[in-house]
Amino acid sequence: MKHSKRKQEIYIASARLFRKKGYVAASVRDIAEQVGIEPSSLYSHIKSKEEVLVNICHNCAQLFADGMEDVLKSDKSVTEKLDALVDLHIDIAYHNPSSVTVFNDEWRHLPESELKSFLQKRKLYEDNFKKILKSGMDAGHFERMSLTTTFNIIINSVKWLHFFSKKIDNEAFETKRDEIKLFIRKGIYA
Amino acid sequence: MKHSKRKQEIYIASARLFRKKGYVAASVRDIAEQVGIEPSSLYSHIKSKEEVLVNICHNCAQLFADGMEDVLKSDKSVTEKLDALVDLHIDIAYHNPSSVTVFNDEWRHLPESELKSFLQKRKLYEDNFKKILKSGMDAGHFERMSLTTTFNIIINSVKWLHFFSKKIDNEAFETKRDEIKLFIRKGIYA
DNA sequence: CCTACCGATCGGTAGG
DNA sequence: CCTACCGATCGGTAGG
Repeated sequence: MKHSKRKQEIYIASARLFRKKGYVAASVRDIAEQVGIEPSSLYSHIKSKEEVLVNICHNCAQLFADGMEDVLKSDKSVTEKLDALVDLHIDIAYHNPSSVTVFNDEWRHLPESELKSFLQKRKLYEDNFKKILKSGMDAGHFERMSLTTTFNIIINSVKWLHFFSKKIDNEAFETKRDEIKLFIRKGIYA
Repeated sequence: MKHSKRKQEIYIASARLFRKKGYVAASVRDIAEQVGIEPSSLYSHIKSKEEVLVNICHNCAQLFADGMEDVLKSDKSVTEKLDALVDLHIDIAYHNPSSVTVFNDEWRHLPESELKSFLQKRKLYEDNFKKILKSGMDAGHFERMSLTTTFNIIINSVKWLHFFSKKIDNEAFETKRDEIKLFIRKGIYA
């Protein structure tokens, strides 16, 4: 079911439209038009517009959760772990520019029933990220400073890349990746 | 006219609601309820919901434009200029958390007639910022790297602060200011 | 500043 | 997957 071609098309078109116009302003009529069917026909594939938002946000959260799990399970050093997390953010932004924008900016329109578990997931990710930062500080590799500040600077240093992911080629993208990573390393290393 | 008490109340309530729910989801009925009048009474003070968005975005853009002008006119060194610009972003985020969020996230809902001049203003600001970065690189003070990357990292390193401006006291805020500025300096200085 | 109201658009359903 | 349609809500106006 989930992998029917139409359903995929609907999700891709929805993510793009949610990104472009915002969840509230993107109407089911917009989505249907993009897919090339009548608005009511959408409901053979989805239960509601809200359900689409929920799944986009959930899937994107899962990408981050899986990436974090890989990093935590690895035997990398703490500096390598930070590096891997920055790469994780960069890769997700590059390969899923639409869903990551929806994940970042439209989650507040999730229904209340989903909002709580969504925020819990975000919090878990943030806590794990901070643990890695703290162990790096404790080991003397990272400059000691507020974990909240450090965390927010790092993730926001990457949060503009998804605007460029369709405009630049792979080589230019890799240059940006290296520049971002160097900047963060210089900023955080003791 | 502009400074009538009611009009100010409407603008403050609108900025808060646009921030909290987004421009599209925040209805004129929501705004009226916050101000404590009937929805139709709003229109004695404003022409349209759109006009309110336009003015919020314009006023915030002006804060940045004025700050940039001060920096450009000053006889500061290039490192001091960068420092002053980071302070500018931090101060605006701290003192106008609602309007700066609207400015950042809701400008895409501006009417087409306003969108062009708005984007021109943003572009002008960005170009001036990059000029300062470039002169710092040319003088050997800053690490040479892509101006676009450097610009985006710097402004996004600050773009999370406005979420905290109502939660933390002045002392905690000044600590965060110093941490952010140190991080950016370390990242950019050659 | 209010009461009363309007046309447009919204997400979604019935029935085939 | 479509035609036909619905109740709710939207931004905004008329008139006082």
